[in-house]
Amino acid sequence: MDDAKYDILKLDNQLCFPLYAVSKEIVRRYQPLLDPLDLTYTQYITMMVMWEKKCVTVKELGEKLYLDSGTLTPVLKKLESKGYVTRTRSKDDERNLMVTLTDSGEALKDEALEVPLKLSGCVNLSPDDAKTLYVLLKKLLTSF
Amino acid sequence: MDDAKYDILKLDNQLCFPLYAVSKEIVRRYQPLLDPLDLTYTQYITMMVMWEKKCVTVKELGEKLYLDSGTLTPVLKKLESKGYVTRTRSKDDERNLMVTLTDSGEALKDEALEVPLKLSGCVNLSPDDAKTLYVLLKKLLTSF
DNA sequence: TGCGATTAGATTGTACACAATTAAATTGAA
DNA sequence: TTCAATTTAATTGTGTACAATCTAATCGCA
Repeated sequence: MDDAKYDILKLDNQLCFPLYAVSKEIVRRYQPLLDPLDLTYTQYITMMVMWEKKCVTVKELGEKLYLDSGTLTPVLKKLESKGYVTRTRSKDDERNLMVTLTDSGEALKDEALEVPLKLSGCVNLSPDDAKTLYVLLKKLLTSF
Repeated sequence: MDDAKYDILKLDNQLCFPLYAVSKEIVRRYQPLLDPLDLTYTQYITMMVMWEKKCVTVKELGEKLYLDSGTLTPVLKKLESKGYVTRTRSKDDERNLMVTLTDSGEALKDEALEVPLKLSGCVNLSPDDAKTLYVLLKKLLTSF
């Protein structure tokens, strides 16, 4: 009798743990690809939104990235110091901080093109499996 | 012509981003369940290994948790200060730090039993989908 | 109109996470 | 045997994450 009731506490029986471990591992694999762009992973996903939107508030960024101002403020100050974005208060509503892509930030987009291509080499999943994984994760994400 | 070549840089087309976002969100949902145990998520998964193994080296912990000593050393010192584990050098090989579960740490196991049960209420996936997700993540994890 | 409630972002404090380096113990081949 | 290479943790430095709190701006209703 080896107390099977504790089985639910085994690392191997958790769904969240592989999620957490895989996520960290992939972020870790992004880093060498991002080094030439002088970006961390968090800065990179922030730039992805900027490349699409050109100009957004911190609130909008937070909603897209699932990050709060406590995380974004230092990230955006860093991106500003690198010259990739500017931070200015909105004239309409001084509470809103407008984050705007600079020319230098826009130029980075071309260099970034090879990042997803190179990364896919690090993820050993068939296209079908990748698709299934993507759909399940999206389903979870939108359920929050 | 809207430069479809940049589509691979859209947040919505990334596999890694939902992985990263879902992982963070679930860890965030663990926290209120772990507060009564005075554990963070990282401390919790560390305790999961301890509950199974009773005594392990930092190296073994790192391999199971995909964490290095830079992360584990402070976590283990914290768990030691809470009285859940002890840290002693191995007699055989002084390089190895033996992390050992205390009675107090063992006692915590019973309190922890309800954590996975309560958490499953936060994850809106059918058993089939959860199983599929688990298998895919495990496949990825073992491919690293 | 005035003021309490709300909102957006910044700040503070705690806790990871990881690369790079350091230090001590052990190993192993000349 | 000895000492260079390896191994294990700890340390240092940077960068997130997030809860809680704070501040300033705006909103909305009595």
